[in-house]
Amino acid sequence: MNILIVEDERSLALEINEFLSKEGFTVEHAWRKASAEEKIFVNSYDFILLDLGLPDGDGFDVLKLLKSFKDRDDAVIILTARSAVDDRIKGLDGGADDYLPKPFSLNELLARMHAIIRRKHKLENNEINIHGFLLNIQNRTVSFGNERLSLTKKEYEIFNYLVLNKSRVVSRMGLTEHVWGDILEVNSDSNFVDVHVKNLRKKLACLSDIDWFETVRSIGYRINY
Amino acid sequence: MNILIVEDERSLALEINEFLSKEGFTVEHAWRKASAEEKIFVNSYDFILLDLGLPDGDGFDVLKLLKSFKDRDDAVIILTARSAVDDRIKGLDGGADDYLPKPFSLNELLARMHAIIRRKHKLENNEINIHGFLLNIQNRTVSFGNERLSLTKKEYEIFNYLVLNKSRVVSRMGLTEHVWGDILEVNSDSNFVDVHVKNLRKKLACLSDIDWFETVRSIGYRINY
DNA sequence: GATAAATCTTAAATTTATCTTAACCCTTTT
DNA sequence: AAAAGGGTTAAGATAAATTTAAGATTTATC
Repeated sequence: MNILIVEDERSLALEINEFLSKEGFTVEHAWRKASAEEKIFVNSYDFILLDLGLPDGDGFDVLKLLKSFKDRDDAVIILTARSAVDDRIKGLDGGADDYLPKPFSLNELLARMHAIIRRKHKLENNEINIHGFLLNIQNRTVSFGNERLSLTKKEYEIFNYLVLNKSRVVSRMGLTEHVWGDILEVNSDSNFVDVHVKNLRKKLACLSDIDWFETVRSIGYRINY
Repeated sequence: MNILIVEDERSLALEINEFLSKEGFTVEHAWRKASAEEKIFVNSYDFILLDLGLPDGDGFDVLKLLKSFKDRDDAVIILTARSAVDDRIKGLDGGADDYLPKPFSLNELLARMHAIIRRKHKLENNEINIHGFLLNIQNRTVSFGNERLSLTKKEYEIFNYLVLNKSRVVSRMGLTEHVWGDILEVNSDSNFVDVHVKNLRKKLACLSDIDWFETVRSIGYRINY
């Protein structure tokens, strides 16, 4: 999952970055409104953590810009020091998914993010059961019966993305964007997606003989329900 | 579906090309106004992605040229540096179907393209229901009840094109142009269309005993409603 | 902070799927 | 009956996916 942190206070931004990276997210920064808008133009994100008080303008503009796009569902969490209740209403009215007043605990942030993921994918709890495999989006684990699969970061991200998009074809590009973040910075001539899928298949095959990933030739992969 | 990218900035053009190719489109380039006009004379496209600032002239001229033809419905998406609001109005007035300010996200582009397809064919969502077959233009799948057909790229493109033109006769030429793109680069003496239609018929016959493609002698094929 | 371990990326080799060609057959038209 | 168009088939060519292994990078451990 890839995150954009829009926050001018560097120490806070770096702290969030470090924390979320360790939780397995792919993180990008924007320190100013202008660069945030540029990034939003070029990429889409699973989460945008948006500070309202930016040096070169109001964070709401960034939210407005995002909402002016159709077919985008980047989740927005507003971070603000302003205690004003008005901001909260304004933010949520403006289409933000949640609102987190500073200072906040990083675990609180994480919990809210998971809540949003659950809401978006209509999950009752943090687990997805598919073919007897339990995917826990909070612990980032996959288990089958008593066995627990140990997946690497990339493997988990790929599996997770395919599961959340089950019965839809996921293109290599879409996968890349989701798992690696900024698409411009990866060499997409390479076949890293294929290699990871191959390794995943091997691991999953140990526990069950279902073939998980249907390859959709010349497009990508799909998990069938 | 075949796309013409009219864009002088090579790195951007190649990036779009790579992305759309991987999504299953057939892509051609024109780097200059002159070559764009030449290509438009010779071929028609499902989409023309048109940059306005070309080295040898104004992109609007290309749009005007296109609109001077009758019976053409190439969709045009204008790509331009974002500040020019006037361009947008001018572009949409000039008959463009959408307007995408640079920089943009490739997924946003894709979403807009799907939106245009839906609009053109008056689809409520990404699915077309025909004789109980569901054609999903986003996932590029065909399903019937619980069964899912796995079609190859060419088979899908052919089926898709015939479905979108149902109850109209589609010539081999038209099909070739749509599915293979640049018509000059394929050997049209060959019978590849017939072969693919034959294979499609066979696959579709497994699920239902309707004969899908009426053969219109010396012209091409037609799907009857 | 150095070393070891794990993971990620690259690239080439192999395998598999798909596409095209071309020959032959059957049907319709003149 | 001849000619033209379309259908069918299978084999060779091409394109794409899988597999492998080695080198690069990151992360963990002492």
